[in-house]
Amino acid sequence: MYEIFQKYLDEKAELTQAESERIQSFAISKKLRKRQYLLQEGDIWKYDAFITQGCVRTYTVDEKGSEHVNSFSIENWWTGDRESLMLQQPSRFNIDAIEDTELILFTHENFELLCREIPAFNNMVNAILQRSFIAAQNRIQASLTLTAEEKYLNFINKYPGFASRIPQTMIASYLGMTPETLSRIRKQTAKK
Amino acid sequence: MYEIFQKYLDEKAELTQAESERIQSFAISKKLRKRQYLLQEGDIWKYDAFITQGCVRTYTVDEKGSEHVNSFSIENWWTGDRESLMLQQPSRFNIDAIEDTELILFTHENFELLCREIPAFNNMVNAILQRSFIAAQNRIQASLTLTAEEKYLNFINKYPGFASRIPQTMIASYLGMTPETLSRIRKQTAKK
DNA sequence: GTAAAAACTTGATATAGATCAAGAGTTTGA
DNA sequence: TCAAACTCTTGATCTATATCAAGTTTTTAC
Repeated sequence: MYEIFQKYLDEKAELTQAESERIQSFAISKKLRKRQYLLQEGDIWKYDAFITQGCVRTYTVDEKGSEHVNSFSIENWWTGDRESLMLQQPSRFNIDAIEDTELILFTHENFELLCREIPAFNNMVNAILQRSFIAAQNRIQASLTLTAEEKYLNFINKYPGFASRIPQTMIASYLGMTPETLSRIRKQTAKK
Repeated sequence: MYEIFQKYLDEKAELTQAESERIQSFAISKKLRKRQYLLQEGDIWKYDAFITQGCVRTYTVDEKGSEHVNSFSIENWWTGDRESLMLQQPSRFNIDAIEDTELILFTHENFELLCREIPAFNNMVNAILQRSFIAAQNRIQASLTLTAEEKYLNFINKYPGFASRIPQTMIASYLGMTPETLSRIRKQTAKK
């Protein structure tokens, strides 16, 4: 399980043997069964979390009890609530497992220590953050400019493979539409 | 004009005199008249840009010719297209001045050099990126969960002062609604 | 293996917000 | 300083998507 993270590190950063071992020394393994929570609304998030296997979703629940999916994260991605982590305030989000999931956690103190100690690690982390920001910008742009159908086509184009492992209800929520609308769109586009 | 940026730096990072001077040595001043472009779609963005005075908007134009405002940036904020900068690809965005505007530019090579040379500067830049990412997440969340009226109230609450200096048409576009809808919302909420 | 729960589909109807249109204010620049 | 060009408002109508409802299929858990 740790090998998956090690492989990711080797691809993304040039690390010495000693640095790799230093990183591994702080890694905490965690397993989640399907539907199990990684974070619940109101808790303060304290980790940097990397997924080695499986899939989680980050979502909020509004006053009416409806869920709004903010993001999906699968193996080789990071997850967590950066706002709660950075400001040390109770999270507005829930994160739970869509499939049985395996993660590597670092407490944020340890993670920051690694960033300070290992420049290559720090650079990697910054590059990831840049890409996350760009992805968020693109999502905003899509939500402003695309129709429901275009949003769906854009999604399956950008994240092929997701559609088959994530329930449609959740994808609909992520795209900002109802499950019924997504169902109808899928029927239409299948025809073409 | 540079003093505004210097003050910003002093607040956000602990810099030695020498470091401050090093940063200043790379700064390029730029003025934009209202409606003048900082970046046009198709160009590759090559700077890190800080606004010392004024206001710019970042937007796309779709096939029908409609503009979609992605963001506003005012004095003491940064602007630019991070995707174009990072991937060195033609930008999908336009950036132009809503008011006469003054900026400090750094070519990205110089900016990266400063990040490498000055750890405190690098940390500041990362902190800004983190905050930008959190803001983007919050905007996505708002677009998924709020009604048109709630989006507007959320906007004026979060950015008081913006409403008075930015034309309503542009605010409507930023919020993902038509100017007519925003006009009606303003009329309604004024009553209450 | 099977009953209960969850996920998906389909149809009928409702609605928030878009579009179209036209008039009133406001800003801009020669 | 005044005409042209924006910007905002208001009304009438339209439409994409939501909501409600009921049936079917798939998954889950004992």
